Amino acid sequence: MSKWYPKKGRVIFHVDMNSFYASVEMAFDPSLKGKPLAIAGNPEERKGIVVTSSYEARKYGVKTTMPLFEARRLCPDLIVMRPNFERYRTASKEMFKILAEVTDLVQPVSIDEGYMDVTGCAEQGAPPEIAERIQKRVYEELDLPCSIGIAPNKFLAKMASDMKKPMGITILRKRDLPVKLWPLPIAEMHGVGEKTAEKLKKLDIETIGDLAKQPVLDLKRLLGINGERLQNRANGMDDRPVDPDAVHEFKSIGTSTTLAEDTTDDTEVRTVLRKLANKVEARMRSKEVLAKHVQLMIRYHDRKTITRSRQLKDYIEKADDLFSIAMQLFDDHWNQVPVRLLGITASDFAEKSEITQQLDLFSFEQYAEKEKLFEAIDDLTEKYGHNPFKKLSTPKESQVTTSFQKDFLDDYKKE
DNA sequence: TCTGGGGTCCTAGGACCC
DNA sequence: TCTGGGGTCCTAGGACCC
Repeated sequence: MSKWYPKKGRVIFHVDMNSFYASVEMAFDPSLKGKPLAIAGNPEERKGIVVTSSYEARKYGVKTTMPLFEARRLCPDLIVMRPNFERYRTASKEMFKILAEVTDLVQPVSIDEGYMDVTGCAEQGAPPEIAERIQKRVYEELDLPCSIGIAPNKFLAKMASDMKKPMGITILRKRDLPVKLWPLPIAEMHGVGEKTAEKLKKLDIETIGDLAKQPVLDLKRLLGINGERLQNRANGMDDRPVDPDAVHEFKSIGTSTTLAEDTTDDTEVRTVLRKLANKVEARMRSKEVLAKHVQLMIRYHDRKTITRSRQLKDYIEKADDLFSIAMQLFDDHWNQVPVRLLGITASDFAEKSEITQQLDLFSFEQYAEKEKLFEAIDDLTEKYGHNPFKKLSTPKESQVTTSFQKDFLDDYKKE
């Protein structure tokens, strides 16, 4: 056994595709290679922001999430393409196929990156050799560059894959932390965003090393439980497992859209919410789930965003139901200010098969209860010579609510 | 004529129950 | 007459990531 596989401890890879969308387009059309390229949503409309840019474009300062007009200003020769998601999905699948040939312990985290636990892969060679083989295959077979981080846990592997791009392979051992990790600015730490970086600055924390050394109580006071967790990570501690099933355990399905123009028009809002509801229904159906929670998102003219949601009594699956709940939330909460974006998100799922079973059982019980109800009415009619519940003696489906049944039957039993 | 869309996780307050 | 504290559910918002 190689020294690379200690009895204790794991060997984790983080595989990160380099400027993925742009690279896929270049593989698809090699004449794009070497040119400044940006992938952007709807170049004509205002939602035009840069999603991914090639390394050539980055040289000009073009960055992800940058508005398109700004990117064009920085780089007049920028080639702008709309995303071809189908293409990216196909490339992604091929890439993960290559990873799966090394081990089953692959956890995709997004379309272009994933973790692998290669602790048990000793017979395939030392980790750097395995990483090289993966990188080479992805490059030669798919014409796509990737970077790989090798470390004893997910956090360090993630930080490592970021250290050398494109086409880098970086090993980050615990003993390398003081030299390789701690000098990095705190904002570069995975899990630290703009807000957290600002807060940490107040404690004079500028680097990951500063965070590693700070008294943990200060961090807890400042960031809650996350403070302690971030410090552990900075010290190279992270015991999250690589979970191949995580990808199937989704918790919400949502869709949203920025309108072509801000609107106060009720009909427009109805139309948009209708479309969003249809989309969510379609995705719920393809995953065969029903939802018990619906959330509406409204972004106003000034970009202030609110969410309003409702927990439901019953599971729903139909676009009609999603739509009417969203519409109701909108009517209840809209403050008349022009709307920029609308979104609908469904959550609290149950598998359709399970719910259908429960519904079957429920209707069976309801049916049995109804039979009892009719019998009870017959008995009482005989006893009193007339039907004391005349108005209810021909119950329609809707009248035979469970609560009414229960009350009535309880009363009847008392007699 | 700035700033998308898909998610996850955490926090905090109020209601309600025991 | 005054009043504790834990647990859970629900809603809303915020931070972060790709």
